[in-house]
Amino acid sequence: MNPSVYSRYRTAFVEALAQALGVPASELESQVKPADPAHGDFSFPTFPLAKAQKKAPPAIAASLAQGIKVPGLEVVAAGPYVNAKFALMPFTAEVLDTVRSQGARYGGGDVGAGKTVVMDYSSPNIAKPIAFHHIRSTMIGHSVANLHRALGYKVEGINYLGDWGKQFGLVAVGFQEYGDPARRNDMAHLVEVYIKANKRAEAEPAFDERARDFFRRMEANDAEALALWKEFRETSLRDFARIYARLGVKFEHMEGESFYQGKMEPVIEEIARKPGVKESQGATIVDIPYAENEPPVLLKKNDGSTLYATRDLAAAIDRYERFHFEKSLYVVATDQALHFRQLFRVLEAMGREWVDRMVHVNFGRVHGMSTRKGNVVLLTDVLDEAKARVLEKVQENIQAGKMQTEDPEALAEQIGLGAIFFGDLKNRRTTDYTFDWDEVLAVEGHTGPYLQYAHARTCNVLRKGGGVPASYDASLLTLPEEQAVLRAIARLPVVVQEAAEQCEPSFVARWLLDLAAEFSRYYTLGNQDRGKRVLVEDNEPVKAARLALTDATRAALAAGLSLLGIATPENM
RNA sequence: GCCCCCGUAGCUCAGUUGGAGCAGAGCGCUCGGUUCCGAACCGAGAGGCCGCAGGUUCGAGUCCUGCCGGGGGCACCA
Repeated sequence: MNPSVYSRYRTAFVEALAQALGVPASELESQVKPADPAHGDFSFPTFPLAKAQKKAPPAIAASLAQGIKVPGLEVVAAGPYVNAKFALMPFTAEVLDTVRSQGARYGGGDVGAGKTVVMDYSSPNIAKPIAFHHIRSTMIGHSVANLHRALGYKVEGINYLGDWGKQFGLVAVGFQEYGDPARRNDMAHLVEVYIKANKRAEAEPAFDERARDFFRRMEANDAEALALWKEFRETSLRDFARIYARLGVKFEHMEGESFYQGKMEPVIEEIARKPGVKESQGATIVDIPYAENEPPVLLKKNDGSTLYATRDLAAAIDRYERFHFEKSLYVVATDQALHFRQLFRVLEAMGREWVDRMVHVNFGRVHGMSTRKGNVVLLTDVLDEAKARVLEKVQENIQAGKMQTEDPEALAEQIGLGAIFFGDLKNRRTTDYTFDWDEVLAVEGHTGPYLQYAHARTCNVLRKGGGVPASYDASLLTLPEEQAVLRAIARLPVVVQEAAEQCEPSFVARWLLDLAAEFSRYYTLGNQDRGKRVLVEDNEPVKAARLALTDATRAALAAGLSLLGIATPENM
């Protein structure tokens, strides 16, 4: 795939500057910045050259600008800066052609072709409810996976279920105490049991010991314990499947921690030969001598059973051997930063040089919720509430004759989920937030529905305008507002690449807001001035060009929303 | 005690390879825009010494140091 229109011009400008200055282009690559729109599209500050050339920056800029000619760019000096601006043509035609030919794939690329990225995301614990905060790992992971796929990577998404460990012992012994055998396949009941058992274990060491003992039996292949585990696990998975279907999230692999049962000994034996591994208070630990001020890593408890660090170690090695990944991403809350630092250090100590391909894609907490205290807000409840609130508005609009839909419920679901997904992805992933119903369910202002609405508007205009004519003259798109929309569209490929590199869906979210805002501004011009409408009367050539711009906006919005996992209804 | 993160408008947040978008957006508040491409929209206004104090630099919200304030993590949970 060719580089994007935007980056092609940028590269041409950088190379022209480099040639004029007689330096390698790589030296200037980071110096060329986006410009103030009033001045152009790219800017090059000449301050750093002042000392060497012993000239004032404005003088340098003036002489430099004179010697630079790049087809399709207008290069001018403005004070100490050399600015470059897209000429109306061929830029306008190139952007529209590119979007038109790539359609839903617009924004993607091929830098990941032939490469595999392994992703560990969502990863809920079985026999625990899917609470609202689980949306974070699930949707950030889903979006980061989409971003990588768009760039040609093969993504191996793994839902690393928490299906092994002491917490399962808690459910099991809790069920012996509080469980109703008739409801053994009822997820809600298992959750109640878990909450009770967890509370009791905190207050009563003997009860906690029973839970630990149950888990030890599981690791010892006790048939009875494993049968119960398997049954409860199936119940959880059935429950999870429903919610993933609703979220539109799929995984290449549903393999949990239990997958590594019986596969840890070789790893433990290998690392046992490394320095720092020893017995301490009955447990097996690795006390890495090269990690400063950090606690040792526990590989085995004093009763011989394993811990999650042991399983993560085995999993990391297994995943490399299976997939030979270019990157291995762990979309896990920032609380576990120490765990991953330790995990990576142990792998490094074991001589796995590929450890530098592993990244903890951390994210901030959702405050105001706690599984242990039992006052958890369930994800399905939030989704239901969002849908219910949106449905009212949908019904209103239908009655007012503003829109039509065959299935108001399905539409409300798409919009409600759009609001929630966007709310979770719009900010930098490391930002914490506090759960608040009104904030999570907000649908006005720059929210998910705002973007969906902008998209629906483009669809509506195209419908009324009869679609994009086979040919049009792009040079007729001379309004500043039209050019602003076009420039926003042109940036998507750059944004996608950056978002994938940094595992930041928020970059795409912010870009969507920019594009939707530019389009909305442009669209609203038509309220006052009929001559500025897309469907302008008595001027077929201009109308054709504007329909092409509207269609490109539609495609770009749809591409961006899809990357975030947000639906794109054509009517709302 | 040790380690990590954060402090930008009343609220929630962008601004993270230092460069004229670095002072912004949404919400809330005041005002205005629809007989006509759908107002889940658009425009205008009020509102911030970018936690504080130093430093580096031609240039700092952005980098460094200290202080203050908030959050998270730290051996048999994950």
